Amino acid sequence: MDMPSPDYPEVRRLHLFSGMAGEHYGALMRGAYVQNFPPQIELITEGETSDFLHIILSGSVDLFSSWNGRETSIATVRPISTFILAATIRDAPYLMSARTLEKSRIVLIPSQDVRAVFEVDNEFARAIVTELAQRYRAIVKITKNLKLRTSLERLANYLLQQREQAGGASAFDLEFEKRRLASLLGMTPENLSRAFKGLRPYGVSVKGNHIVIDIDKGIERFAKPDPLIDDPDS
Amino acid sequence: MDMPSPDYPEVRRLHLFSGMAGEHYGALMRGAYVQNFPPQIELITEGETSDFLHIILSGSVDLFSSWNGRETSIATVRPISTFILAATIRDAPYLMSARTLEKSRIVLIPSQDVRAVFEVDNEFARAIVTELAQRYRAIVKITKNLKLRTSLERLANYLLQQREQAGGASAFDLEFEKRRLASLLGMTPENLSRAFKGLRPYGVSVKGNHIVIDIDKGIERFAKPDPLIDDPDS
DNA sequence: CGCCGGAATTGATAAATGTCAATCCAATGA
DNA sequence: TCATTGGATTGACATTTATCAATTCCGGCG
Repeated sequence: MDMPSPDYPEVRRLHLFSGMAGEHYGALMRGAYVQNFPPQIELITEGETSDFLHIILSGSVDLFSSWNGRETSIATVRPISTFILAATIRDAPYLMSARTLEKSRIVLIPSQDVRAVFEVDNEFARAIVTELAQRYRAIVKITKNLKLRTSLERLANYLLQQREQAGGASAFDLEFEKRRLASLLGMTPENLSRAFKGLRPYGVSVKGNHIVIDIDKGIERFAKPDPLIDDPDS
Repeated sequence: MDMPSPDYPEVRRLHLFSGMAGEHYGALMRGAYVQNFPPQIELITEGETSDFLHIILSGSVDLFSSWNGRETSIATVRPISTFILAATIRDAPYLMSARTLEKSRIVLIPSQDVRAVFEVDNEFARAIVTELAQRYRAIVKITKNLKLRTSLERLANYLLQQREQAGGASAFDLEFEKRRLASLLGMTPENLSRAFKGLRPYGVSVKGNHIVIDIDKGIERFAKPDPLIDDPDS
C-alpha cells in the first residue's frame, strides 16, 4: 500500500511545486509517501497537530467539522490539490477534519519537511502565498453565501454553478450524496428535499441525483448569481 | 490630511514588515501615504480591484459584504494590522467592503508596490504566508461558528470571549453598537435583544452596552466554548 | 431643561428551518 | 427473486429566526 519516494509528474507540475528548486523538491519527496485509502476513512481529526501536508491525486475528500455533537461539511477537495496547508505552515492544530469520500490516492509530506523547505526555498514560499490567498478567498465566499442567502437561494446558486461546470448543459448529475450536499449548503437533508421542490417553479426537476434545468423558467433571476460569491476562481 | 513617506516605527515592527530588507521597506513606504478618516467612510468597495494594501494604525474598520440588498458584517479590523491582503497579492477584486467605524488613521500602500516587493524580498514573502495562514484560520472559525451553532450559542460564546479579553472581569462593555454585533453574529438586532434575554437564566445581565456575567450561573456549560472555534489566535 | 433623532426594545405575527416518525425507493447480495 | 439496508422523501409539528410596527430609551443640542 505504501510507496516511498513517489515521483508523480503531476505533483511536480502543481503550481505549489512547479517553481521550486529540484533539490528541494527532492528533499520533500524523499520523506513523502503515497497511500491508497478506501472511502470513509478519516485522514485528519480536528484538534490534532499537523503531521503531514496532504495532496490528493485521485478521489475526493470531505473537509468537515464538529461541535457539541453536530457536524457540518465545509468544503470538498478534489485532485490535484493540497489540503490543510495553513495548519502545516503555522504548525498549529487542524481546524477541520478530513475524510475520503471515495477511494482516494493521497500523498503525505511530513509537515516539518514542508516548513524546512519553506524556510530556504523562496519560490516555494511565494507559491504558498498564492495558494493560501486563493483558499482564503474561497472561504470568504463560503461565509458570504451562508450569511447573505437563504437555503433556497444557496441551492439555486449551487445548481447554476454545477450547470456551468457541466458546460452549460441543461442536464447533469449531482456530484455527491444529497445529505452531504445539504450539509455543505448548511441545511438538513429534509430541507434540501423541500428546497428542490421549491425550485420546481423555476424549471428545476430532480430524479435521483439527475438534475434537469429549464433555464428559461427564471432560475437565474431568482438565484442572482454573483461572481464575488459564486465564481470558484478569482 | 495626506502625509507622504510616513515612517511609523510601529508599522516597521509589524510582523509583516519586520524581517524585510530596509531598502525594500523604504521602497514600499515611498509610495505610501497616511490618511485620517472620519467615522463611517467607505474605504473599499467590494468588486473593485485592489489599488492599495491598507494598514490600520488607530481606530477600527468594519469588513462587510452585500448581496441583493442585504448586508452583513464579516469581521472587525483593529490596530495594528493589515487588511485585504489576499486581494492585493492576487491582484483580484475585493470580496468585502470596508468602512471606518470610528475616526481612524490608515496607511495606504500601492498594491503594485506590494506585489513588486513580494517578488524580490524573500522574508516579506514568508511573512505574508504567516499572515495569510492566520487569516485563513480565522475565517474558518467564523464559518464553523455560523454553521454549528444557534444564534443564542454564538452570542454566549461571544460574551465569554469578550469577558476573557477584559481579563476575566465579571463586567465589561460591548465594543460596538448592538446592531453591528447582531450582524457579525448573523442575526437581526431584534433577535439579539431577545438573545440577551435568553441568556439571563445563565447569569447575563445587560444595561445599555454594559454587560455583567455571573459566571456561576452556568453560561460556560451552555456555551461550550471550543478553542478550535473561539480562540482568536492559534 | 425639554426636545429631537437614532438606536434599542417589545409585541404580534410570519417565514424559514429543524426534528421526528413513517414510509418510499433503489442498490446489494443471499 | 426477494429480503435487507441505507438514503431520500413526506407529513406533522416544534423551534428558530425574521419582519413589521409601535414604543421606549438615551445622548446631544437648542
